[in-house]
Amino acid sequence: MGKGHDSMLTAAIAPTASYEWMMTMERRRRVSLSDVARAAGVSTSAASFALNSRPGVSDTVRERVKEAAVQLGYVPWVSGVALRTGRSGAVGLLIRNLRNPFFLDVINGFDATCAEAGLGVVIGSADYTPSRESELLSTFIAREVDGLALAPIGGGSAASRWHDATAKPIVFINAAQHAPDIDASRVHVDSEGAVRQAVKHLVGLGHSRIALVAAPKEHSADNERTGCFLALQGELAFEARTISSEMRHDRAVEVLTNVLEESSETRPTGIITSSDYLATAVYSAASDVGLRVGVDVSVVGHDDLATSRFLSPSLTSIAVDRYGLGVAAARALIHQLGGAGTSTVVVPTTLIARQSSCPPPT
Amino acid sequence: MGKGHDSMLTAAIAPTASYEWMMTMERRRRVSLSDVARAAGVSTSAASFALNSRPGVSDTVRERVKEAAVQLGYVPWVSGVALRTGRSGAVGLLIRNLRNPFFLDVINGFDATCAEAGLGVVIGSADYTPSRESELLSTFIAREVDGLALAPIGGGSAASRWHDATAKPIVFINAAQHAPDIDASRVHVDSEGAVRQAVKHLVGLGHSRIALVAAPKEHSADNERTGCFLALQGELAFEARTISSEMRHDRAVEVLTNVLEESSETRPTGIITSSDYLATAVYSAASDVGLRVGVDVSVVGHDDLATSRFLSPSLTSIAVDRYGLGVAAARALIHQLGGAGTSTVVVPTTLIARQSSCPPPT
DNA sequence: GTGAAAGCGCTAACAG
DNA sequence: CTGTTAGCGCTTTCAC
Repeated sequence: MGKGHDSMLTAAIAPTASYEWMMTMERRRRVSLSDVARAAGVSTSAASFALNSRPGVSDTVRERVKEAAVQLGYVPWVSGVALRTGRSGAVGLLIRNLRNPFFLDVINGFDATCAEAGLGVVIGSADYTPSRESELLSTFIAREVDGLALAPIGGGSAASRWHDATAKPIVFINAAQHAPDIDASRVHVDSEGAVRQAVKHLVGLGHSRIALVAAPKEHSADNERTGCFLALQGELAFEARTISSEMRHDRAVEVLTNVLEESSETRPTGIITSSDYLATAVYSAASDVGLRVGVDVSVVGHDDLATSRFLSPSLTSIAVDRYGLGVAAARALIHQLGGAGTSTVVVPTTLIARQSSCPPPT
Repeated sequence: MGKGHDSMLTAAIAPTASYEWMMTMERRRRVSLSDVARAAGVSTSAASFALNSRPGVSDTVRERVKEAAVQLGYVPWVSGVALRTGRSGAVGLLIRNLRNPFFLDVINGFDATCAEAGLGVVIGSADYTPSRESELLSTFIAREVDGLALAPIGGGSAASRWHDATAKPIVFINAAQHAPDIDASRVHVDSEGAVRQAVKHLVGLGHSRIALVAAPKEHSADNERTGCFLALQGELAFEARTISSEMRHDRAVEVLTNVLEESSETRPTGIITSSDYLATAVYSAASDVGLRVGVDVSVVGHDDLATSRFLSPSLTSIAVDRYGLGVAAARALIHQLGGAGTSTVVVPTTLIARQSSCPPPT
């Protein structure tokens, strides 16, 4: 589809690939169910029943069919099944972005768990763009993925569109408050607990001006973090301030440089980020304005990436089982596919104190 | 399929999902091509031709059909197309493992490029296990992905099976010498150049006993690296040694600890790893045996991860455009899908000297 | 307990 | 230029 000038339009209609290649390509003969049936000397329907372990075929036939299937190396052709049943045996994983190493482990856990269950994984990155998220959603629907794991950006439109169009299972990753009207499983880091741990740690060290770096509201589900952070002022003695920044490293450095350039009376002495990845942006910004992390300014990251303990200074961070998060998301989806209801999993966090956090300069 | 005792067998036959869920699930009515055709008042074939920008329909009809499609929010149902044409509009990405952050950027570039072309991405991690690789390959074939990007492990069996079964495009990622008999695109880091740069750097600093950490032969395509490394002895004055280690961080630390425990007369003074990720294993091992990286032992990593310059000591590393690698792989695949022949892209590397490499102790 | 047949959504050959 | 039709591989009634 879409050659030349009208490609934009057709893209809007059909966000599928637009090659006209290989029209001529020999199409390899594939081993079909009827081949298996013929080899076993039974009808296709009998073969189908046999392989799907359904009642209605004798044990001898069942045996013979299975043998033939193995012999021929038969693998059920997904498009046939999907067309007939509406099930593709794959699930979609729609992630906010693919730049933060955080998601690598999530993907890994998700993928491994799905693989174990025989489920394929179709992946997509919204890249923090709502339109991209929406587009990907369309392709996931069109591919008839059986379930969706969504780390959403923006409002709940993607989730409700998915729900309306498919009525299939969905699990939210790290979006506890997202689209509350939708019956979804929810798997997320205990971000409130994490913020509490970070603030307590810094207040315990003596800090009184603490800043939280958060993504702009429309880009993430950082609202809980921010809300909890501000609420903590009622409980602990410190002055809270939020720094709104895009998640891109270079942009974050700019914003943070501006903050750290303020006079030592107003600038925060402790900074809490939502990722270790962003924490290194504080390192860069501090270095740019001549401040020393772990001396002049304290930093608490989030994720405890493998390399964080080797940073200079080593980074105080909130550790979270990212792989486990991916596993939990996959499990929630698989349970729903098995007919169970939705569930919620909150993954706990642990603060790992290192050299980037210290008492504030006096 | 597969309930209870026979699930193993059916799994072998059909590595597809085995839920019997939602048999009862209402199947949402979907907007089909015939709906569009009806709305536009033409036949389905006319609608198909119109949307696929093929000759054989009048412009007015074409216009009317497209309008109707947009109106109804029509998205072509992939399984229908795939069943009919053998093309799914998706490509498979089969990666060695999902633990090394290296691949995150590769995935990112790959995904973004495919997305631009309207291609879906099905992902899978072989997790360094040949059987897993083979299994995933089966599901990719069964899903009729239109092309395969493969970072292979072990022999070329996966590649040749893909080729035999599908005759569809394939691109090798970081496996220059892999399966030379297969007509594949090849996209890879200039690993020989990288090894050369690393060795030259260390020799230039005065090192004479240099070790290269490489994966066991059957797990990776590190052969070129090793070969080139050993060959360099003819050209530069140094003693080469290879350390074979699994890629898992904890296992690597063990192996490296053993090496660094050797006496200062025999142990290498410079160590070259195949990833920054593994380089931190040297940091750990050195710390375990009381040696200082950047003083007692020099380390050169590979990948220049975002956090590497913040490591303590900052890590000398070979920078490589990982995102670009993913883009190149996707492009090679897309070109082949467009009917072009196979191609080879070698991604160059740059050595970034930092504090982890220094003159050897005297 | 078994087989024949319909039809999921789509495209491509063919007839009008 | 347009419409009818067959059939991709599979599951699932429905008759036997």
